[in-house]
Amino acid sequence: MAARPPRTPAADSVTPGERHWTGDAIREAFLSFYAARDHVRLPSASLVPEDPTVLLTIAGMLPFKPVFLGQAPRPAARATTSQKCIRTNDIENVGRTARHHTYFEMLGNFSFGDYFKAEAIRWAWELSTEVFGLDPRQLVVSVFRDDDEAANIWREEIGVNPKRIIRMDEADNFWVSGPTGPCGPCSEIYFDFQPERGDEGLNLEDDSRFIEFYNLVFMEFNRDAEGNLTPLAHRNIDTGMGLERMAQILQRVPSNYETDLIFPLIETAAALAGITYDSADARRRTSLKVIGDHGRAVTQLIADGVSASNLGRGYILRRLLRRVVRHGRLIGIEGSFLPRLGDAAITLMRPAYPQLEERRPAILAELEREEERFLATLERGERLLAEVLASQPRQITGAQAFELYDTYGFPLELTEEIAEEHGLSVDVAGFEAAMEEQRQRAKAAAVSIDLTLQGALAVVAAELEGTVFTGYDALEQPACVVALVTDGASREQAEAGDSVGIVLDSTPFYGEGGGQVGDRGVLSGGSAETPGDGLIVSIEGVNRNRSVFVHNGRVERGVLRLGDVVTARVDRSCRRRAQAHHTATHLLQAALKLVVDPAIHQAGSLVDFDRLRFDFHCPRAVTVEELRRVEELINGWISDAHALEVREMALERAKAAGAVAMFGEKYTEVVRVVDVPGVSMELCGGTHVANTAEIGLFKIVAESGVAAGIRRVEAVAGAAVLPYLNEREGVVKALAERFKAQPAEIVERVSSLQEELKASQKALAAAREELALSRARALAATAEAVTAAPDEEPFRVLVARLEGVEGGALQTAAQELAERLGERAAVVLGGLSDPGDPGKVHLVAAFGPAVIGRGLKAGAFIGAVARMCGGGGGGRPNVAQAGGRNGAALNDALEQAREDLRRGLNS
RNA sequence: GGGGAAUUAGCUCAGCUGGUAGAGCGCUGCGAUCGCACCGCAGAGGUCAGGGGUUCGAGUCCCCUAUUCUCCA
Repeated sequence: MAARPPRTPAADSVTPGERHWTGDAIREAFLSFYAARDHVRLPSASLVPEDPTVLLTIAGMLPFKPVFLGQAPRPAARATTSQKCIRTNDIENVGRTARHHTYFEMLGNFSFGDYFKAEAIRWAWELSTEVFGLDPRQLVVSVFRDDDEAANIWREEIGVNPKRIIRMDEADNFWVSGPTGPCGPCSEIYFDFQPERGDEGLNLEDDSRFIEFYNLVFMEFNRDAEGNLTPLAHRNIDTGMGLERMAQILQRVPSNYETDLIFPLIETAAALAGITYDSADARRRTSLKVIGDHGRAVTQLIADGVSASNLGRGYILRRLLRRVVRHGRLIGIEGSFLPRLGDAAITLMRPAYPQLEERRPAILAELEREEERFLATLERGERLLAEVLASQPRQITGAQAFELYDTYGFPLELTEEIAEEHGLSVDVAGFEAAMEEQRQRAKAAAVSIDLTLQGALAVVAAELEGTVFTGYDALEQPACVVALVTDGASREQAEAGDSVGIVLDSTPFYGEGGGQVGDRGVLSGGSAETPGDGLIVSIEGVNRNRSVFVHNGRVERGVLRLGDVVTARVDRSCRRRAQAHHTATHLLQAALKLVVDPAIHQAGSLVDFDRLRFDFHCPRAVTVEELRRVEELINGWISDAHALEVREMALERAKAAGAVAMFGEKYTEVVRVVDVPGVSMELCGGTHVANTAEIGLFKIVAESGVAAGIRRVEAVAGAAVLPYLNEREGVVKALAERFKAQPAEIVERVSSLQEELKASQKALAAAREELALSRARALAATAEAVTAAPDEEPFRVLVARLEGVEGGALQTAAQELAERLGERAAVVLGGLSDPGDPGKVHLVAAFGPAVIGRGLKAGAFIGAVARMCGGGGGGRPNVAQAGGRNGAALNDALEQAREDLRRGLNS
């Protein structure tokens, strides 16, 4: 990018020939600095965290949180990472300040019970001053108020000027992971853009002068529920250096946005809008910055397998995408541009994140799809707003603006903009009030669930060693009972009839995971050599709690005690069926990639005993023809009898070999690779057949959509195919019998029956109406003349029964009669719609204009008649319908109606 | 997790406070034209998402379910 003048007079400290630091170079320098100090260099974890209670990776240490909390083994004594992070809590500030981002990278070095304050401080200083070449006179450090130890190290060992060591309170320099748990003081390093202002009264909050770029957390205490601090047995170091901030400092630009980590995206967006960043006004600059920031965020989110949706992280992605589109419009970009922005983002970040390149087609497709969707939303909103404006209101109310926003996703700013074009204002205060109300509602509903609740099993599991799993090779083996849980509490023994959770030291039972269900089987007393007391425990399923396998079972006979040695035996037939489905799932993924789209990847999977379910990212439905080809391909592979090769290898090697990994899944360094040579290679911990021939047959049962952009294929394989076919055959047989047809003829028979039915229904309706009309015409002659005065033209009153006519036809008849009889006609028809059922009375009245002029209204009139038949009704003054339940009263009611008409018309 | 909205002809949508389901585009046929586009006339096409309820009567009101959209967390 072009060199930009620094905002501050720091330029005088630049020495000629000084190294130019690109963002990539800064990252590399950090990681290799710590790698040279025995840190294991780990790749950035996914933005989608393993912890299901956390929406996104919001900090560099998040992937290590379970390690710090003692819930997971440490990956190494020391580690260093560059972690991608997403934060959206103060999204409104993005682009308005120099440093707020939704997407950023956190460089970090970590010590898990290894080195502590002295090394952390020394290395941080060395890295900052010697590697990055920052002038010590331009650095300021902060320490926690009570942390004399850290202050001493800075002063004595490093030699920092005491005036440039600032003590801070808990709010700024004491780190906690939650109300309880590990915590400790921090120490931060700040860069001073204006060292010439001296050392007196330094205010680190002044971010026009200072920027914090390195935070060192010294985790040394555990805080209990009462707030007491006790020293930790293993003290940890957790640090974070904001990559964008360091780039801002080293590249001497006024904000993070002008570093080479983001600026190329801003330039891309500006070019698309036909403007330049330098000449843009403040509002457009802000929009450009938002696009630059969000462009990185959305690209990385999609690459990590997030797809836009209306909940959870999918919703965060959607919101970011829509903000990009909106700001694009604000700076004058017309038409679709997200794919081009995404393309630039991939190219920009590709050097550090090669997987972006692999996912390029999927990322661009998602961007395009989502942009299109948002444009449709905007169009709909504009239409609705136009309707509101058409009523020429004095202003747009808060409720109206909120409805547009809340229900139809139409942004407030756009409502304001369009209203302004019509010379109207929007009640923003009312809008905010409605929004606040909605927030309160959501909050009130949220407290009802308690995320901190942990079951007894989780507590037990946390204290145990991991279970050794032997089930890849063995289906039966002796094992020792190391824990028992019934009714949520740890027990010494369980008796016949008890439902119990059992942990064994080792087990052949597969624990539910990776989509595959847990094994079923039996634990029996004793071993082959020493038969027990007839103990039998049936196992219905096995869950995994971290690496501890919990067998859920029921004691059928005997007594199960802690410490017992039992024989654990997996149900072979169930296991075989699960294995067939699991291998078939791998074949399915491979086949879908070949037939439908190479970009297809898994979004979820279920491997059960009687079926398999595979969810995958795919923007459209898979066609029937494609499904047929997928089936053929898979059955071909099955009959080719491929022998599976399962081996363990280093993650990097597996990836290099082309093994399919799940996005967002975190893998250990050594992974298990399931290889169907030439067909499919996946990282997988599940159990599989030894040879594809064992699967026997594969049959797709259903294809459907689960969510926008996600499709689901359900299938059966192996032994599970037979029951499926039998069930289907049963249906066909029953149909064949009922239709007295050969199975192959059923479809034709049904459709011809349908046509016949439709035709005869139509004919019947037409005939009925025709009949009703002709009977009605015959009735016309029976109309009675009612005269009010001798010299006046008489009214024509017709009251009659007309049976077997549906409401609609009856009304047609009455209207036609009324028309024939002229504008002085009053027609009332009534009858049973079904002559055999006195419970369904239909009544119709049709009055000519002159009758209405006499104050008689068909609606009210027919209502009164219907009430005599136990019903009610109404309609318009000229024509009305009614009904009742009491057919026996119909004649009297009609007679009454005739009387009423006479009286009403001759007065 | 909690709100709001939508679902009507192949497509885009009307359908006001319950009273025989409509429009535009598309489709088919006929007319007009040397032929096409345009145009004129006629026609086909709907268990109003599914289920339950209220009512004499429900596309319309109420409840449940499904799908989609959307906001909040």
